[in-house]
Amino acid sequence: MGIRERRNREKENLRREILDAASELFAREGYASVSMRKIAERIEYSPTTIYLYFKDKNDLLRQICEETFAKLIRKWEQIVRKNEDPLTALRKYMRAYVDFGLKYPNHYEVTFINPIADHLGGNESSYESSMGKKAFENLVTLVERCMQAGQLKKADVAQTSQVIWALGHGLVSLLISHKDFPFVNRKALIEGSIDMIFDGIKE
Amino acid sequence: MGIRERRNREKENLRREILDAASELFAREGYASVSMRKIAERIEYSPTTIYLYFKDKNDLLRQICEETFAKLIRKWEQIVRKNEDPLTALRKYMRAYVDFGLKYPNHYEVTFINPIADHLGGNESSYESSMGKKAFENLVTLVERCMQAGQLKKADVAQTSQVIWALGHGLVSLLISHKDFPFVNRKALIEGSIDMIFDGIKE
Amino acid sequence: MGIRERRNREKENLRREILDAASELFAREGYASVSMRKIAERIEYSPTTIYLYFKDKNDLLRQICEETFAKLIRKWEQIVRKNEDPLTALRKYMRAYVDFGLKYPNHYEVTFINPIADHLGGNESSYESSMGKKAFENLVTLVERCMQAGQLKKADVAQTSQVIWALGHGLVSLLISHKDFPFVNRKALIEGSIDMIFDGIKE
Amino acid sequence: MGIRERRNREKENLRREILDAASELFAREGYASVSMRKIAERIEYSPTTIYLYFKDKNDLLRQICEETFAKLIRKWEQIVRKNEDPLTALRKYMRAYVDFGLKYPNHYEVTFINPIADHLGGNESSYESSMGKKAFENLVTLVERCMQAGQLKKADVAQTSQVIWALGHGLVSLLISHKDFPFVNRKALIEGSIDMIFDGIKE
DNA sequence: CATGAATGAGAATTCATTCAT
DNA sequence: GATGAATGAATTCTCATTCAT
Repeated sequence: MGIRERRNREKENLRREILDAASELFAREGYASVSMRKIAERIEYSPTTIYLYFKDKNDLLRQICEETFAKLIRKWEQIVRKNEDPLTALRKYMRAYVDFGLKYPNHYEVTFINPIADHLGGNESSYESSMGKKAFENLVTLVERCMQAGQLKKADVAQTSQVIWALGHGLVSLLISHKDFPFVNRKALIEGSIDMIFDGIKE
Repeated sequence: MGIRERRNREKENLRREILDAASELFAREGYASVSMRKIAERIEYSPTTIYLYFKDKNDLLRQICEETFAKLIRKWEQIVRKNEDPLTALRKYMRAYVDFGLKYPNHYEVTFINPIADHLGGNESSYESSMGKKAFENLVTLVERCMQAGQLKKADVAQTSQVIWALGHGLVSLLISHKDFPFVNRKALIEGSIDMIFDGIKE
Repeated sequence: MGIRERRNREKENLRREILDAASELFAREGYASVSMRKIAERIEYSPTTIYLYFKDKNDLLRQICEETFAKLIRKWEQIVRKNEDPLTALRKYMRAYVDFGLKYPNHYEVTFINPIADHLGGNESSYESSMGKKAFENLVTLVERCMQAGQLKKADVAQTSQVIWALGHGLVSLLISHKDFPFVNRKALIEGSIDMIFDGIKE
Repeated sequence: MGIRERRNREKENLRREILDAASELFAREGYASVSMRKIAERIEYSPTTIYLYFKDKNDLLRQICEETFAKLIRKWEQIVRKNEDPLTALRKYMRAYVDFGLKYPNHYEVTFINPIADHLGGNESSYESSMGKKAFENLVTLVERCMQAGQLKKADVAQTSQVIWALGHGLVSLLISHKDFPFVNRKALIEGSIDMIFDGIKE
């Protein structure tokens, strides 16, 4: 068993290396600009080897997206489990979303900024309608609870959720994509944004 | 074939046609997926012709980005010129930004979502810090005026401006990139977002 | 006009070169074993150039087959036009078929011996149901006339036609494919075969 | 996957399975289209395993061809042994040849239609002149006996034999290669052909 | 001003084959 | 005896670009 286990571990390691290399390259240069050759060069294996781990280039992309959503969902579920107060949970939700994007910028970019639904092979369950939607539904549920608890203004649940998402997404994607822009202190910006969406900016 | 059936419409401004076609293709399919051939087919000229107007593919891209910023700046300048009340102007600013992004999604994508500085050849990567910054400075100035007029809560000007930008950018980029997501009514979402950033979502 | 004509001639010449090289290689090594590169090397052009003349590899094959049938049909039509007596025409028909196959062995092999219907792109009018069938129908018509004239034994027209075709095809394909087999004198074999199918071999 | 669900049926004769799978694939898709991988998948073993039984792809092919000839020769020898009357035997010979081709179309194709001597590596191209010739010599001998018995018209023995072979080969190869052609009833066509070559088609 | 012809480089992918186990 | 991992070479085809006209 020892031998088989080691092999499995090695196999999984290489899979990881490929996924990481691919997501970084996809994020940095765009899906189309990245060739299997480039990925192979980066991991210092032959291009052929990649095909032992992934069906094709799309498969790589698909698995990156799935990973991303899975990670995010896991994070969110922890928060909900721990927090009794919906409003507190919602704040943490936003923070977690932004932190997540900043921690895994490549995954975020590939999955949220450049979804390229086309490339994901339409018929086989668009990621948007499976994991992605599931993730968003978590948010909607939480917003709903806040409203029912009288902690958020009564309004269209979906709309409020989408505004929250928009702000979170805006923060992450600006911070990721415009690296040379002179943003104010990152932490302050994020916390300030959360405060503002909750309390408004108007005097 | 398209080349022979070429339209008789006046082609006084072939450069324009090329820019428009390229801009749309760049944004829709990503930098790498777009070929000079495709651009040529779309405008119904030979690929060679493009090289009479643009040095190469990167040159095309650069000019597209510059145009985009110029358009947005012009729009914003109009608003400032017309509105006496800073807060009203700020609302219009946001609306204008979002409308601009939705009206020219291709330009927006190329310029704001995938700022392809990489592709522009290292030394000329300053477009981000010239035109882009200039555009943002307009916003900062306006936010400052609002604060001085006591219409916005006292806070870091840059930070507040960046939060506003983040929300605007989040809206545009989500609406543009996630076409199959079930967003609520677009107008309502935009107006609601502006209201919320001004007044907060908390009860 | 002189210039354009020359160009057209040159263009047509290269097309011919490609078709000839391709049909020879297809015949000798089989469709699948022949790469665009090999064809290109043989004509001493770059592989890319081939794509200026033919949509893809299948297009090459398709055009070779079409040429083949067209040539054969033209030959047969001449015979029918010239010969009053159906039976004489039928003999000449057979001879013409065999001569044709031996004169253009590559075309014959690609079209008749290894039709690879799959590669011809099923939906776009299988060659078998268009030109090919048309060619065979010519034969059927002639056989029918012979029977009506009492020159052939009464029998199923289609069946008799197919037997004739089978013999002709057998001769051509053996002679083409088994080059090192010690066949008797070619002319004698062909004439003898025609005599035998008409008169029988039995004492 | 197939590898793991491997059948429990006895694999005493893996070599046989490989030969059969290869023979079928070679013929159905052509030499070049067939990959060791495909063969391996079909027999549900790993590609590597094949190399334990055969030196390489060509070796596989060579053995397939040899087997085919051996089968046909065995069949013919049975016929000769059983039939006293040469003419009767000859008819059976033809029928046997055609039946053989139709029963093993894959083998027939590889061996008779596309004698891939090329692929066999120049110096060993003698298979055509060894097994093949031997098979044909059987036919010649029988034709000779028929003539000596006064059952066939006096004529060049080789030539008559070759005409017979041509018809047989034409039938088999047309029926095999042109699957979508509207042939008349197969049995009728074959019997009719044999009748016609013996009795002639002319009134 | 515009183009047709041509090409070298590179894309995704598949193949036969080897090697260590 | 059988296999999983890995690869170099080859496949079709597309692309940006140049050159002569």
